[in-house]
Amino acid sequence: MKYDNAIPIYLQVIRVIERDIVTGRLAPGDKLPSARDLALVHGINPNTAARVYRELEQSGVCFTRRGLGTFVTEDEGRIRALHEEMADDIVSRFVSEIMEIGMTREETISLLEKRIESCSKAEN
Amino acid sequence: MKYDNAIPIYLQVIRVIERDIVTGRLAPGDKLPSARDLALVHGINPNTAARVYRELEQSGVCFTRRGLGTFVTEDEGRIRALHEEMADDIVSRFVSEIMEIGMTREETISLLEKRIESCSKAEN
Amino acid sequence: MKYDNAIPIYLQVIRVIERDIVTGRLAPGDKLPSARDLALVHGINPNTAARVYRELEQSGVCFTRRGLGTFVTEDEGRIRALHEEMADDIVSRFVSEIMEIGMTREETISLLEKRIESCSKAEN
Amino acid sequence: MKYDNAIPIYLQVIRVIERDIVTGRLAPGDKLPSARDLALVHGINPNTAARVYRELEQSGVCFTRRGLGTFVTEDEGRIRALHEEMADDIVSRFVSEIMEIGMTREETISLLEKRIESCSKAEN
DNA sequence: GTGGTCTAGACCACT
DNA sequence: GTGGTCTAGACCACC
Repeated sequence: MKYDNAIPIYLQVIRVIERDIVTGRLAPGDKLPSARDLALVHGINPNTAARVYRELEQSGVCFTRRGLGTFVTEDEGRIRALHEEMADDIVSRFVSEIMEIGMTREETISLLEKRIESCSKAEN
Repeated sequence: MKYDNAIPIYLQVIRVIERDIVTGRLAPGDKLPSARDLALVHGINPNTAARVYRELEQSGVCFTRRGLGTFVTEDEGRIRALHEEMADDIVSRFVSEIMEIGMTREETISLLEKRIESCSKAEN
Repeated sequence: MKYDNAIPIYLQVIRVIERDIVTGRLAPGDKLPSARDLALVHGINPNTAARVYRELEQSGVCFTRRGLGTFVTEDEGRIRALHEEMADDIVSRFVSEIMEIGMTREETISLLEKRIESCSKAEN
Repeated sequence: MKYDNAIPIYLQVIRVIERDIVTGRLAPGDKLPSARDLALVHGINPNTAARVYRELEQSGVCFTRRGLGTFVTEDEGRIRALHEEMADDIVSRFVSEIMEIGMTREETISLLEKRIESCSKAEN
């Protein structure tokens, strides 16, 4: 059994940015903060911030213009795909956890609908 | 940014045992391994193992007999309640994650049903 | 014959703190000494002191803020409930002891009132 | 803070015998088991059993005839006094505990009467 | 500084 | 053998 399950900071920051893109808080082509600002905002090391952008660029979610900065991709298909990847991840994790404790499909759906309803009400 | 996602070992072990109880791999009244054996099996310290059983007892999931060992509760209502707690936890985490990326209720249900179906097929 | 009447240190310390809360010497929201200080004051191991606070938190009598310390609960209902629990414990122990030596209800009440009176006078 | 509050075995056994005398389960003049039998019954050391009788004799509750055994005192006044001592002990401990947590006389009496009632019912 | 967690090893009572 | 308790000392994240 291992104790150190900590998720690396750079992955956490990547998720935050991807979430902002996927929900539209960041639009295609939007400029992202400089690596240095990103480091300040999240209280992380500038090297870590740079790594965040490097990985985001590698997966096609962002692109970089030397001397200008880093931007959200303008490829809306890529963004839709990203949305789908994230949804799939969440759903597949959920399904494996819920089946692990022996819930039937009907119980799961019913419980889920109750939950969504109460959340929706809480927002109003 | 928080860097404290590590889940304590004793909680991880508690979850494993609770899962085994909830799925019936451990029946009401079953004897659990001695604290020392639990420590060996999971490669943890006997003290940590003792803590696992102490917490499980405090939450009414197990009970203890000095000199005899630790056993799964015989209160089946408590086990049903445990099942419900675990399901609620999983579902609520799922809902908050899925809403965070802006999925509607319909999209979620549809994606979910597809996933469950493919999992069910995989089992057959 | 049992030779195990020893009350664990951590329970003794818990009682002292609970008594101070119930009598108002510790008010809701008051900060308790740090686990390390508690250990020094009572001449116990820091780990034992930590256990005291862990148990007090688990029973809802205290709450804990990482890096800040441990505090008396602000839920006055919980404190009233604690008072009641302690009173019930004392009374039930008393009743079983007094019935064990074959005292009638009237004898008990009469003896008790005499005693309370003399105590009250002693206080004035 | 000290951990070892264990009550010595010989005192525990003394209490048991005194209780039996005071409730009439042992009548004045009754023969008590031999020290050796007492040791067997309670699972204690014969020396400890001997000490029990030594102390009971010293306080006038029992008397010993060489070669015959140990007997309950025939002095009924001593037995009544013993009863009173035990009642006083229990009551005084109770009063100090109950005042320590700030209970008024009325609360105490009321709680007590409820308790005695429910105990009496339980016996019927 | 605070609490949270873990390891290592000891002694005890009870079965 | 079992669990229950305690000590001693370590490292970590958080404020």
